Amino acid sequence: MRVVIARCAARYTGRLSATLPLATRAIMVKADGSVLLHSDGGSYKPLNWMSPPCTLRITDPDADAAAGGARQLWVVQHAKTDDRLEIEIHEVIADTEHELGVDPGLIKDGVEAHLQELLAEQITLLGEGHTLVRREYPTAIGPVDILARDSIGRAVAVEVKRRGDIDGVEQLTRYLELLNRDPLLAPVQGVFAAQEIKPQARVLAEDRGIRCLVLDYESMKGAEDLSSRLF
Amino acid sequence: MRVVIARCAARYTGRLSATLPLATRAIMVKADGSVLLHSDGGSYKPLNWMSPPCTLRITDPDADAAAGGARQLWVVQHAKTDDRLEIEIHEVIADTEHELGVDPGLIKDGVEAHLQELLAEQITLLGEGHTLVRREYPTAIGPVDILARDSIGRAVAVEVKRRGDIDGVEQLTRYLELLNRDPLLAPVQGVFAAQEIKPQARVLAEDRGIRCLVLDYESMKGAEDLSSRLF
DNA sequence: CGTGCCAGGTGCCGT
DNA sequence: ACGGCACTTGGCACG
Repeated sequence: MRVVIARCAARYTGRLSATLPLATRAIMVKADGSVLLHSDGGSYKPLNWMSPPCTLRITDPDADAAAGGARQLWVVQHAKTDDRLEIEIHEVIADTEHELGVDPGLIKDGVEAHLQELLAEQITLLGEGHTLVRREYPTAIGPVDILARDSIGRAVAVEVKRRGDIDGVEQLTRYLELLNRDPLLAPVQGVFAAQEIKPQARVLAEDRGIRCLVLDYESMKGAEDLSSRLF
Repeated sequence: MRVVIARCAARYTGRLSATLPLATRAIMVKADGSVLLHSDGGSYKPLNWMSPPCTLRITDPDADAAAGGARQLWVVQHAKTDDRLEIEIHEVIADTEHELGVDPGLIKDGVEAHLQELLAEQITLLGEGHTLVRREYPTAIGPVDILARDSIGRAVAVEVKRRGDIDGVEQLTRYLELLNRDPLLAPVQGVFAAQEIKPQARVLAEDRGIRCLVLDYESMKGAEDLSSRLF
């Protein structure tokens, strides 16, 4: 990985066009050729960047750019699209390179998959007497997170989300439409289950007869710990 | 901005939990206290990070960590939430700091806002005799990009996208449903306008009686330049 | 300040 | 390769 601190200007063309006036920034060049142009604030997102696969070519600036103070021109060209990032280097303040090696990668915990797993285990959170049919129940347009039956055997389709947004309600609506075409399942009740349900999503869901269920991840995790301690 | 190359391990807790085994990585500490932990590949997204506002506190590792080889413990704590990033530094390979100053920021061109603006100006692209009612026409569930009237006064709701995907069709469908409840507007015709419309989105749109309109950004921009030259 | 929507989204996993 | 979908999504603009 190469890190260059430089006064530079940049221009990106591709899916959109963007220009970056002259200023001091950090340029990170990764082993795969990808380039990140960071300012000293904002978020983790660079001001400009080029994702792999791409190649970096360093040349002399043309006469105009040189007259404007440019010392180098970096052209980062994407290998498959016509996305291109051009960086005009006016002054190099620091330039270091280090071998990092392959990263073992991140291990995550607590995402939607876990929430779905917990709800499947604690299926009666849907209501007294509910039983699990299966997780990831397949339909023509993709799997429903959870299919269950209520206490008197009626089908219940559940969409699990960490954050319950309008998109999720649309998704569940599409599944319900398909599931309701199956005479062995219809009529299928919909449940929109999330740690947090946005008001507009709730309105839309209830307008469509979909029940909303707010999940408490911590207490569900506690219940799991408790039940595992019983064995 | 401080850039440290170090052999390190990390742990994030907050919205989820994630751990990162020991490896050599680049750590970027920005002026606002935010921290980015980059590997030598992937995209612009760091392996772990902490967004501002947050504070970095550097301490000695506890006895266990020290026995495991840790030399420093970096704790990055978010100011408002309980998000926290802990980095165990085992070996510092490089450590540099530079003053970058405030960045003048990025100038973008060609995003959806501009496309919407151009279409509002060139509203007859919807068809002969169309007139603009307003951009960002408000509804209970959010603003419709463009509301117009056709040559004989019928309402037309337009959803503008750079890339026309199924989501956009769903969005427009929701708006149409609401707008059609307004007797002053109904019946409202839907137009899905995008630089590129995915086949599946086109099928869905046309199935719902929504007209698809492919926009040529370059030619629309050219028309704008021409009209501005007339003044 | 919450709420919805766009993003050069990126990444992961399925057909 | 394309499509669907989650993401510590982040970021912005508007009520």
